[in-house]
Amino acid sequence: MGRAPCCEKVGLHRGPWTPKEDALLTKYIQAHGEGLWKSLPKRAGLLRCGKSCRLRWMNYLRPDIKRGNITPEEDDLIIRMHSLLGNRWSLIAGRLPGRTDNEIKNYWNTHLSKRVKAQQLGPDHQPTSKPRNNTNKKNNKKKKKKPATKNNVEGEAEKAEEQEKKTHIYLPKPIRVRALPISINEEDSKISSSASGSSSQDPLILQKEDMDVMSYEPWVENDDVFGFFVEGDQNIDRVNASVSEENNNINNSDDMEYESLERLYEEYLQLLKDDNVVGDENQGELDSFAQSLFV
DNA sequence: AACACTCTCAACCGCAACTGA
DNA sequence: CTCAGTTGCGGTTGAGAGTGT
Repeated sequence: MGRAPCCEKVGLHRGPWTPKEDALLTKYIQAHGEGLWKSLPKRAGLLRCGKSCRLRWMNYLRPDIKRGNITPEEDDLIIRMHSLLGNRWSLIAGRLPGRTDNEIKNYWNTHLSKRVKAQQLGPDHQPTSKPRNNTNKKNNKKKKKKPATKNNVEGEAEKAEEQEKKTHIYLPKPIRVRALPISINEEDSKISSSASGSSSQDPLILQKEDMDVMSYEPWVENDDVFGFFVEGDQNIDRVNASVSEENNNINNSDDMEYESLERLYEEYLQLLKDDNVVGDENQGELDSFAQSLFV
């Protein structure tokens, strides 16, 4: 699958993994642990590149991975996190235990993005794609799928651009982020707090008015706070709309970004104090969570 | 049954960030 | 500080499964 192999990978296996390869990789990692991906294939006896091994392990073989059956709670959290964070799949995945960034990305692209766009276009709008089990296909026949020629790729890009103008979902520049579960115990809280101190890149561009429409409820599993639920009916639209406005004013200078980050965090803390939505016993955990978002 | 078409998701790529010498 | 090697991320692709005609 995917693209043509690059020259350095000639001679290596590509495409779907066989059960034998899976077994080799799993056995090796169980015995020696993760890491050193570059040299891992050789040591594990696999004819794969290290990148491929890492991907297979991270997205499929890891024992703690949940597959399929995205719950409504997860569904909702993905949408809300995405409205706040954009396409930072690894960060979103970090708040969904057992889910991988790849799975969330795929789920978003195939299910949620359509739903969110439809919501933003109003209740009368019909999604362009229909569920598979839709039987009324006669009147909704699509053109035959063509190979991605340059022209139709450009055409699609134009359509996408146009659509993007309508929907105005702010997609921040991707950055590398660390997705740390926030533990309730003190040791982990210290880690989260100290980690936040060094971060100054790529703030979450968000304004007070965005925060005003939200209330927060921590999602706790096994003593770890994995995320928060945001209450309110119209939140997604309002958040997207105002974030989009902010997007128009983005200044790329580091100072502006840093100030925006600081402002957001201050406002976030203030909101939590003012709103009293969350009990005091959870305040510390939520603080850590907010800080960890900027790690 | 055969074909046409859509949808899903595993796997790929390029590139940015990180790390250590 | 620089540079090379490694790791991790988000975007993209296309095979295969599913569904309709």
